[in-house]
Order: sequence, then structure tokens, then C-alpha cells
Amino acid sequence: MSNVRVLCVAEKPTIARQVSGVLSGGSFRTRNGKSKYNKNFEFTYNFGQWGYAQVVMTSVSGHLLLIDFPSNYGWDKVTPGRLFEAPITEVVPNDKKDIYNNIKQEARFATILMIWTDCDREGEYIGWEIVKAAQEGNPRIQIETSVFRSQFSHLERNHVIHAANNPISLNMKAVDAVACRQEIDLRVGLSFTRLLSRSLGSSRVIEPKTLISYGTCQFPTLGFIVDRYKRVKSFVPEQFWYIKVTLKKNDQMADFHWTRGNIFDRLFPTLVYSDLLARFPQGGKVQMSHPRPTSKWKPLPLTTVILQKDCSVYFKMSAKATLDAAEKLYQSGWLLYPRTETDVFPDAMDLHSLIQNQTQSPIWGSYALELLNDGKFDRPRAGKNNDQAHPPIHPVVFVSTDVLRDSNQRNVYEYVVRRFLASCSRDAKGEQTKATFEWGHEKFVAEGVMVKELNYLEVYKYQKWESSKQLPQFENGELIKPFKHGIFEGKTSPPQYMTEAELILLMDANGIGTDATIAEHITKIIDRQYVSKTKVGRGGPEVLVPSWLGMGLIDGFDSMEFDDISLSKPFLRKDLEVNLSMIVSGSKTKQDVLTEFVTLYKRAYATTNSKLPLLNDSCRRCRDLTTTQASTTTPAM
DNA sequence: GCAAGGTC
Repeated sequence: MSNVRVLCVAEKPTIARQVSGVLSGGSFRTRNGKSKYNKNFEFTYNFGQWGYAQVVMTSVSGHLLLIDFPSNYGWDKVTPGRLFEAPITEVVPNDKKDIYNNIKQEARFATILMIWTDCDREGEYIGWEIVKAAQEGNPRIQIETSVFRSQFSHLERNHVIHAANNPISLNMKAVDAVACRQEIDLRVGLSFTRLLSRSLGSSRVIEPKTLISYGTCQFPTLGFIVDRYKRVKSFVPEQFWYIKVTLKKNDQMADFHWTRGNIFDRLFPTLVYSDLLARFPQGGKVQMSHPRPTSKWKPLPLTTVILQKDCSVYFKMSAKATLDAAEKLYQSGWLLYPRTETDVFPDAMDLHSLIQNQTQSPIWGSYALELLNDGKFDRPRAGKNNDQAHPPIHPVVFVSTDVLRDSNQRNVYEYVVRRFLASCSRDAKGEQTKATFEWGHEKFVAEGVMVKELNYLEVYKYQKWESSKQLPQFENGELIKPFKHGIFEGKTSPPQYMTEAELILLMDANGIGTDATIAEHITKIIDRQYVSKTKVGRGGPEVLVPSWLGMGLIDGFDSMEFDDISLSKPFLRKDLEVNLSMIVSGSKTKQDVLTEFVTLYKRAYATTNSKLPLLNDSCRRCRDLTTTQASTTTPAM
């Protein structure tokens, strides 16, 4: 036995246990350490480059360290603007002390430290935090010589073994990028939060000491909701006109739509229509296309954001409730890790055995069986996103829905299973027929769809695809006089208030928050009473509407004139993300980006500080407007 | 009392 001792550290306990299982061939010893949840697993493993080694595999639970300002930079000790230059300290939070000490202790006799955190930017930084904890226990651990990083994106056996045998070094550029984000978020968040709370409190717009927080993610999120709210409120319907004809054959009718669509000027369709009646009273010719195959695509492999969006739409669950339920299912071992951006299954993944597990279900078991035995299996579509850390969300083992007592968990589990089976199924197939009616120089079209094979829709009950009314059997080139015709008018309809499902997609598309935090940002701005959830009408969807405070804050910021930036819109945060990627790729340094963004926010802070009366007035105005409205009329919603 | 990011 060589005397190489390898300390492996994963980002969370479940990964440590599973990797230990693979590398030890199932025979590892579990030893309690200083932390209740983060066990230490011991075994031997032949790493190739170091030969047989004694291994201790343990874990952290996310970040180990937190950055903060020194205590003499507290709330009432300095003006908030000084936080842009204040020194920053690193602390081990109380609830992480045990984990930190466990790493320190276990590192004492290690010759090699191997990092097994998720392969994403934050994982790289957590790796660096682990290195610092380990070095405190054992100064011989050096980043250049004795720290290695394994690369893995899922826990399939060969993949894990390959990761163990081919480690690389920690990516310090990714570490820099995260350090940069942390520092900017801290300086900006805390300085603006203190400034806003103090200003609105002391001017009595709000109860003094009320917390008015600003965050680089909170405010763009609020901005989306306010923006939509204003568009609904300022919406003016517009009238439009269109021509519609109905053809009849063998007692079957079909509506044909004008290819020019809706016209916002009444004169034009009136002229066209009277021209048709005057010059082509005999009608026009119908052309019928051959039936063309069409399909409705099965869903992509499941990401966190889509899970949250769909559970919001199908079960009216909040993003937070969905993530909580998925987290519990994951901890119970029923579901795979619920936070992922990946919508493509790795090639090596054994989808068949995952489907096999579901054949036990009395509800969808027979469908799963058909997929396996009747050759109905079809490889899942590949999406474009891969976070290199986790595969798409999917069921790990079968659990009867009676065992899941919590209805949220039941819904989420069933949804994930059906989605998974659907993604392993064929697309739904149908036939589309198109008919064109040429009346004078105008064209009208009608479409008919016939569903032939439901395929994935048999198990994915959340979507529907039904055959439309069939078109009559017109002869090609047949001359027909419209059975009914006329000019119709309509009105454009207003946009709807923001639903949580839409907000999640907007945040995701704009790089506001991550799969793990989007739900938290939404609950945070609800907690802060910037927005609230309301129902539209009876039985209508639940929507997010801004409070007077939320409106006032966004209006206030929008009325200050910053040079070229906005504190209420997503662009700055997105720009930061772009710059962080540049740190990772090496085209900018951490210092470049820090200087650029701290300068920018500092200038915005100075502007805000000098124009605080605008913000106070804006909030006061929104407050007084709602209170007078509420006392004289019924509330708007 | 304060951010956003991990995760239990």
C-alpha cells in the first residue's frame, strides 16, 4: 500500500456518497465527522498516476465562506457610499463552521486534495473555498502541486472513473469571475439598500426602519412586473376590420380567413369588399392541397426553469413551492438533482433502465412498457443548453404516488415522470390539409388538421392536440359562390398582468438570477412588499402586480437621469454576466471588470444620492394615489 | 436590518 492519501471533497453529501460507491466498488466505510450531514467515506482506489491510495471522500453544502464588511462599516457607522471602497473580509458563517472544521481536520494528513464540486463557475469557487479550509489544516497542500479537480457532469460509473483518473487543475479564472460577482453584488446591494431605507424612512414616505432593499437581481425582476403593469394600464384598444367568407359543400361549412389579416383602417377592406361583390358575384376558385404530414414535437428534456414554469401553469404552484417539493423528492432519492440548466441527456445515460423502473406504476407503467417492448422508444431531443454540471431532471426510481403524501410532491413527481417518458417517445403525428379560395384578387385560406398518432401525448396529459373540424371535400379549381361573407370588426385586446410563469422565463432569458435563485428573488420582492400576488377575476390566473412602493421605486429610478444605464432594467446585470464570461475566457481580468463596474455603480449611486427627492416624491405620489383611490372607489383589482 | 450565490 502506498502512502498517498487523497482527500476528495464534493459540493453536497449525496454526490460524495455516490462517487464513493463507484470508486470503491460499493465497499466504503462511513465515518462521522464534525458535521452531522457531511459524512466522511473511506476506501482505497487506484488512481493510476498515484497508484493505490487511501481515500477520504467528504463534502460541503454549497459555499463555505461569505464576504462581508468589517464591523466598523456597520449600518449607522459610515455613509453608505463608502461601501464602494471599504475593505472586504471573508468569514465562515456559523452554520458552516462544522463543515469547515471537518475539511480542516481531514486535510491534516492528506497528500492530495481532489475537488469534486459541480463543474460550473460557482463550483470552481467553492473548490477554492475548500482549498483555503484544507490549507488551514495542512499548509503542505499547495494549489500548484497537490490540488486537483475532477471533471464530471453526471454519475454514471465509467464517467466517474474517468473523472477520477484524469483530473485537471482548478480554474482560477472562473474563481476570479465569481469573486468579482460577489464583490460587486455586495458593494452595490448594501450601499443602495442603506441609502434607500434611510432616505424613504427619514422623509416619512415609509415607516422609519423599514427595509427597502436594492439588489442587482431584485430590481430588474421588479422592473419586469412594473413594466407589464403599466402597459396593461395604459393600453388603448384599437379597432380593426377584416373580411371573412364561409364556403359550404355537401352541407359541410368551412370558414376562410383573409390573407391580409386585420386592417386598422376601415376604408380599405370596405373598398375591397364592395369591389368583390360588384365584380365577382359569381364567387371564386378553390384549391385544395394534398394532406401533408405534420407533427407536434415532444418536449425537451427538463430544466429547472421549465419545471417551475410548468408547475406554475398546471398546478398553480409558486416557483419556490416547486423547487422545495423537487428538493424533497431529491433528498428522498426519487428524483435527480433538481437544479439544472441542461436540456440534453448525456450519450452514456442508460435511459432504458430508467424507463424500466417506471413500468411498475399502475398509472403509467403500461405506457413505459410499450416504450420498451413495442419499439416505441425514441431518443430524446437535444436542447442547446448544458451547464456541464447536471443532466436534465428525471426520475431515478419509481415511487407510488400514495407514498408521496404531500400533494405538491405528488404533482411534481408525476409531472417529472410523464415529462421524462414523453421525451423518450415519438412526436405526435398528424396530417394537415390547406384550402385556398381565390376571390377576385383576394386570397382566403382554411386549414384542417387530422391527428393520426398521439404517441407522447398519451402520457403527457398536460398538452392537448385535437383534430380540427375537417374541411369539406372541394374539387380542385372548383368555382364556388361564398355561402356567407362580410366585413367584421374586432378590437385589439390588452396584455395581461404578469404571471409567475412568464416572469420566470423573462428572468431566465435576461440572465437575472440562476436556476437555483430565480424563485428566491420573486419571493423576496413579495416579502419586501414591492409586489403582491392577486387573482384576476374569479378562477382566473394568479398574477403579480406592483404595490405603490414597487411602482414608486421603479418610477423614481426611471425619472433620474443616469448616463446610459438603468437601475431598474436587466441590461446592466446581463452586461455583468458577459464580462464575467470574459474573465473566464481570459480576455479581461477580474480587476478590469471590478474597476469598470464599481465605477459605474458608484456614479449611479452619486446620481441617486443627489436626486433622492425625486425618489421620495415618486413613492409618496404612488402611495397617496392608491390610498385616495382605495378610499373613494373600489381597488383597481 | 442589508446582495447573490451555493445547499440541508
